Amino acid sequence: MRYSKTFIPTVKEVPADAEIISHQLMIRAGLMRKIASGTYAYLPAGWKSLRKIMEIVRQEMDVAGALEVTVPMVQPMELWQQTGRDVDYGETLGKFTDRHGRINVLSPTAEEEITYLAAGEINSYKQLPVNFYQINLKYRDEFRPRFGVLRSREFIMKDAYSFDADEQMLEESYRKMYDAYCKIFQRCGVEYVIVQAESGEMGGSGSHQFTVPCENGEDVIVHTEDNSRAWNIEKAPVDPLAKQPTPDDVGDIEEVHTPKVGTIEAVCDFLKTKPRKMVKTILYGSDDKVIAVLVRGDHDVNEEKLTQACGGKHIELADEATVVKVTNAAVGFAGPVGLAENVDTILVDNAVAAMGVLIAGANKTDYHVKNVVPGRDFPLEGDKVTVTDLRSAVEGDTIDGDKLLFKRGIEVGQVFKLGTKYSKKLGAKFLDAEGTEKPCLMGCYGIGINRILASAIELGNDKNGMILPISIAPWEVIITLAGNSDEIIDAGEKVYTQLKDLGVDVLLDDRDMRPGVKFKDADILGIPVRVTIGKRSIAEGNVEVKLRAESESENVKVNAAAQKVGEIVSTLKNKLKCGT
RNA sequence: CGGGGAGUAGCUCAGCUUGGCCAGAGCGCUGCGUUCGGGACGCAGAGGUCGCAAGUUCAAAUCUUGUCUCCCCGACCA
Repeated sequence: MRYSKTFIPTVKEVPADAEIISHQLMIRAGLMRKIASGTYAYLPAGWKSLRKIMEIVRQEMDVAGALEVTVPMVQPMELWQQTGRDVDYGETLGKFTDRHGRINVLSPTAEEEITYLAAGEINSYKQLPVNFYQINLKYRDEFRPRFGVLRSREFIMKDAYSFDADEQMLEESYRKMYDAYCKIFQRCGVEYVIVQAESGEMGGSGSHQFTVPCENGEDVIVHTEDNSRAWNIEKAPVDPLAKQPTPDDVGDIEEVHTPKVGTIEAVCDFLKTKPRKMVKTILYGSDDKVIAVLVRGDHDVNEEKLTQACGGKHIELADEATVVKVTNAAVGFAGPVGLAENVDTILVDNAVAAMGVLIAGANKTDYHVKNVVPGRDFPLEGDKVTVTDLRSAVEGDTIDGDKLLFKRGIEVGQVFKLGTKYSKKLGAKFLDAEGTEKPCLMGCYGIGINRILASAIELGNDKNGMILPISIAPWEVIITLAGNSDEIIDAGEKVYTQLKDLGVDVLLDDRDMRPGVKFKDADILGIPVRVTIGKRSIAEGNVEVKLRAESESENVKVNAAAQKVGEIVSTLKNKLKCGT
């Protein structure tokens, strides 16, 4: 490709609305432009990069035996109603009504659609296992799109769906995708960690997340010091804390007047205490049952763990009326003392049970109680009471005695074992060898294509721009003509043609521009190898070869340049185990 | 959805407090010339109903109200 014939509008100014480096550079390097909040148009260089990523994904999916299909991105609402996910997704589901009054959904994912499709086609165990995938646009009406491409409303996703006859087969399908994902991220040149994840609204029994560690990530990864185990924050288990002794001189519970101080911070301020000395009582509802959850004042309820503790049932915060009814007090003054009579279940976090004495809401507006002793003043056992792990991990926590560490990351892929959630609801069944009808066991596997590019940029950049892995850079090599003499142009054309013949993806900067501009553009685009041809070296019959990631260049004879660059490209690719 | 901020030229922004002499700068763009190894320089140009709508006023980018959009923090979320 000749630079003069393509369209790469680089800009010097940092766009006003781009906050993080990947977003800024994707705009500045002319990869994309914003159309509206959370939607972006990709320009030639950006799209070329995305295509390379998609091709890697496609190759590895094919190798893993997945079959590429494509299903409509406009889906009938009925499918979502059948699985109940219209409710679970809520406002995030993009919808429109067509001229006949039918409600259509803009695909945020395609479990329903693919399962529906499979339900009509799969009849026999002889057809299993099978795994369908597609790579296309997805739409989610996010509350708050941000960080450029990292949380956008429209994005490109590779989504795969496996159908298996039994657990063992599912395990194998899952393993194949898991392994393929490792290869994909390796080939794309992004570092990643695999964390155990909760399956959230996808439903199902097991999940791993592929996360690129970087500061601007939205996800929090929790891992042990030796990195042998990692979880996302929703899943990370914590050891119970050591039981604190109850002071001998603790008196009976005592009401304290705390007018209009309903929040933990306000109460601490008022009573001159610390959140870790308090307990938060939070009421949840599930199927008309009221569940009280107790966590320490400085901890947060982990809704994933809570959902697990409730047997996987859908739970949500109780509304104000329920809180008032159950506690006989305004919101902000709920407490565990005497609460058991008014709620269906009390879930106590391990850390609360370990407290020696605590302060809590009094179930009386404008009052708190102190000198509350767990086990004495409210039950830690009984029919309604369960003590378990309900909170999110924090600094200082351990698991099995190992210290937990935290880092941020970008989720680029996730694999789930779905089980029969979708196949049962949508009728994806088959007859086994004995003639028994069974629902397919399913798995689903997603990769955020745009996020791979953004995270590669987050990981690879300097003050001059992007430093991209060769596998996903828009071009592998750029030839910069620093001058316009015939000698320079002829050498450039020669090396350009030879490189193309070698199968190298090369960009020839043939623009009538000053060299400085060309160098800046080559750098910001992050093209891994640059060949500079100018009067400085051409006089001796040399061109200069320089890696984007390094500062020194090497002189190579014009006649040997293509060969040499071809070798460098192969070496760089081999480092990513791309093969050639 | 709560809190905060911003909408003026293609981009980044100044002007607004104190209404008028106020449609501005830099970058980018067009033409000519000089340049040509790290975003050159000179000259000459093009380009904006100041987000939109009402209102106040002799007079509104500037004041008032409404509205839309965008960004940040939080909540929420594969």
